[in-house]
Order: sequence, then C-alpha cells, then structure tokens
Amino acid sequence: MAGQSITIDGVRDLDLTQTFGCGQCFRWRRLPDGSWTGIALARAVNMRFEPQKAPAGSGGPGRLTITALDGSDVRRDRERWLSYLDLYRDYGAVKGALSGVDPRMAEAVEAGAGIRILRQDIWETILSFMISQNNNIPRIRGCIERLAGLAGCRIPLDQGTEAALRAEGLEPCTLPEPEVLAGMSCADLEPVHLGYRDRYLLAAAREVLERGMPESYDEVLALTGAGPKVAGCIALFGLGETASFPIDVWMRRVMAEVYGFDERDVKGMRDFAAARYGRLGGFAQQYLYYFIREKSQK
DNA sequence: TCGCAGGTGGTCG
DNA sequence: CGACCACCTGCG
Repeated sequence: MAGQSITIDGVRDLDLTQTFGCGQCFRWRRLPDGSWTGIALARAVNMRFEPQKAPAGSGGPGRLTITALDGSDVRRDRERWLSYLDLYRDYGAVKGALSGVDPRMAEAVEAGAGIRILRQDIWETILSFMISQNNNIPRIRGCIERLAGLAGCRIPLDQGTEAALRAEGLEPCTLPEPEVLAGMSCADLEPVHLGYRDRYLLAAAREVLERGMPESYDEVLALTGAGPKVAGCIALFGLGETASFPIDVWMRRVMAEVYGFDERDVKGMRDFAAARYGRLGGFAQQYLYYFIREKSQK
C-alpha cells in the first residue's frame, strides 16, 4: 500500500483541502486521515501536508509527502509534482499584491490562504470543464470517472489499492486521449451519461486532432462546447493563463455581494476584474470563489 | 413535481 | 449584439 514517497519540507502557502476543494479539479478525494488521494499526470498518488509550526490558519510552512500508489517513480517525477502544485510560484507575493487592492479581496485571500492553482494537463482540463457546464459537482465527478473507465488507459495497481481507489469513487484510469475519443460515437459514450455534452467532447477531440492542441484562451474558445466560462477555466487551470477570470453563477453571486454588481452584468464584472486584478485575475477569481462557496456552506 | 446545477449554441428582434 | 430558450441527467 505505502509505496515509494518523497517529502518536501518548508512548503508555504499550501492547504490541500483548499487547493483540491476549490473547484479546479475533480479527481482528488479526501481520506479520513486528512490526506488526499487522486489521479493526475497519469499517476495515482496520495498527498499529505503537515504544518511544521503553530497552526496559525492556512499558509504556514509544512511538510508535504507524496506517495505513489501505483509503483511509479515519484522521485523521478518530483519536479512534475512540484510544478503540478504550482510550488515554484511565490504565493506570498501574489497574496500580498491582491490584499493591497481592496479590503474585501484581502478578506477573501485570508480565507483561502492555502489555495494554489494547479497546473493541470490541458486535454484533461478541456474534457473536465466541458463536462462541468450546466452540471453539478457530484455528477461531473461521476461522468469523469465513467469516461476514464470506459475509454482511458489503465493505471496498474495492486488489488488492494485498486479496491481502495474504487471505494473512493476513482477509476484507476487516465482520461481518453483525443485520438481515442475521436474514434468514438455518441452511442459509444452513452454509458458515461454525459447528456448533450457527449457531442461537444467528440467535436472537441476531432478539432484538436485537426488543429492541434489549443495554446491560448482564444484557441480554446474556438472549440465546440467551450464558451467564455469553460474556456476561461481551461485557460486558467490548463494553460496557466493567470489573468483569466472565468465567471460562473458563483462568481456572479460573489461579485454581487462583495462589489455590488447586478448579477446579470457579466461584462461589467469582466472589465472590472481586468482593470483591478490584471494578470492576477485568476488568483483573485479562486479566492473569491472559495470565499463564497465556504460561506454558503455554513 | 419541478427547479436547479460550475453554460453553450442557436435563433430572433 | 443582447435577450431568450432548449438541452441530458440526477437530486432535493
């Protein structure tokens, strides 16, 4: 069970619950012991974060342990995991700059002080956020797992580990590559229960094969099934476009509540975010999103 | 039962 | 352009 692992000491500005729970990813599960198991980078791993100083909220330094569940070489993959968690970026600087913008943002930053914006695989991000549209999180997760199970590549695991993953609702499989998906039909995808989104996924796979993988927001937006919101999420979470400020129903709510916008005024919100947050828009979006989701849970 | 959930594409005025 | 509206599905 406990495979090879790496530890990184003195990691700052990281809270796995906030990072995996702020809506940017769908294949991570929190275990009863507080660690997180997930599938990313075509690997199955467990991550644990233990604060190393007095627990003064999120953001303080701690020790990160990443354990391979699939027999993969986590040491060799060390840089890839650090990059995935965006650990090469100075979030102290990001948070400092945003906190100085206005007191409401400072409050949101404090609430989500351990959020990091993951650098996820672009194609997986495209699939995930196309599925996410007009949908709810439990069903999004189910669709993603069923899609991986139906058409993805198997990640080799021992029996016990595989059973444990399945118990968490995770299929030990990658998401299908464009080549595989492009060869499928809506009928093939029926067991995934994507609803009308099935044709978007197929169209996107074919468009990617034809035009190459998108490398910018505009190229993502040109895909069938990606409007401004979905393309914004893909640009932010899959392309590292940190200025991207995707606006969904929750962002409309929080922008109305915090800044007094009319909830229908999406264009006003976009312009406001661009002017006020600039290249930090993506971080601002995550702090605000986490802020409103947390508050509405209570 | 019916509206809603991380919207988009299509159609009108 | 901006304002509708249909759309798969599962849950409260």
